[in-house]
Amino acid sequence: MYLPHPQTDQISLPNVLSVLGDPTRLAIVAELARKDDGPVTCSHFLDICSKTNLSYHLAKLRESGVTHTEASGTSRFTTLRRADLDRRFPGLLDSVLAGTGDLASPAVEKAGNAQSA
Amino acid sequence: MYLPHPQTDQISLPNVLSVLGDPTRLAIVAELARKDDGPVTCSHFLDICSKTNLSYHLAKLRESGVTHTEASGTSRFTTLRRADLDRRFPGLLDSVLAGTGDLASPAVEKAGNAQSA
DNA sequence: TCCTTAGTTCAAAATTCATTGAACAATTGG
DNA sequence: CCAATTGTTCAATGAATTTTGAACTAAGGA
Repeated sequence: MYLPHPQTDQISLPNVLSVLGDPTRLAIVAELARKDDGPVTCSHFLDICSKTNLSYHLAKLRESGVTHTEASGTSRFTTLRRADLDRRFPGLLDSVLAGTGDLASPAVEKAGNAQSA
Repeated sequence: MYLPHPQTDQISLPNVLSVLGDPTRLAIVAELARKDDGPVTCSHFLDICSKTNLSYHLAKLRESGVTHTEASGTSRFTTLRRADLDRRFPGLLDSVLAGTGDLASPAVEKAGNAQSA
């Protein structure tokens, strides 16, 4: 019933960065922020990726300390751990979220990183 | 002679995040910051990883827009693109660098991400 | 010129990560 | 109770990433 989450002080920077470095997860986090940091059910994100894949990405976000997820009935409610992240890495989340504004869709982002050598 | 670098406005957020999400590269960037943003030669980082592997990571950093590298003689001088990053993603670099303070060594960081489910 | 220094490139191996479909579990409404 | 809804887990696959060693280039000093 209760899902494991890292405590605030054991949230790891490289971990958070690489978790947020995935375009699908970044889109999830941006949407969460747009929804006032949640809570939001998993199915809310179904336009971003498949159900099974969503499970995977939401687990990554939770395990890295970026989100909090809590089960209730057949649903799971996810929130952004904004206060915890701000305490652990002041300014990080804000600057990341600001950067998601001019972001193309995750699909485009995934394709469009050709660097000419 | 001249190495390719992305222009400031085409630096991609997910790209920067995943590039910085690697502990070895984060250590390189932290060291660069400690050295006043450089310039610093490649060999300066040889205590962090092998020469050949360093080539790989420095290329990633350069291609993502995090660093600038310029050849001179048999050496290459690398600097942090702090001003460009600040313009593109205000506050991001500062908060990341602040977070590297309490960072364990890259090796430890690589090993120590066991999440109990 | 020869040797050393600085760093790269290439191909292979090892690892990790993301995505999928099938099967499953649990809760809830009718 | 039955069926639908919500979401998970598992195993497989494919794709990217990281790491390594060997061979290489280019510049500079003796």
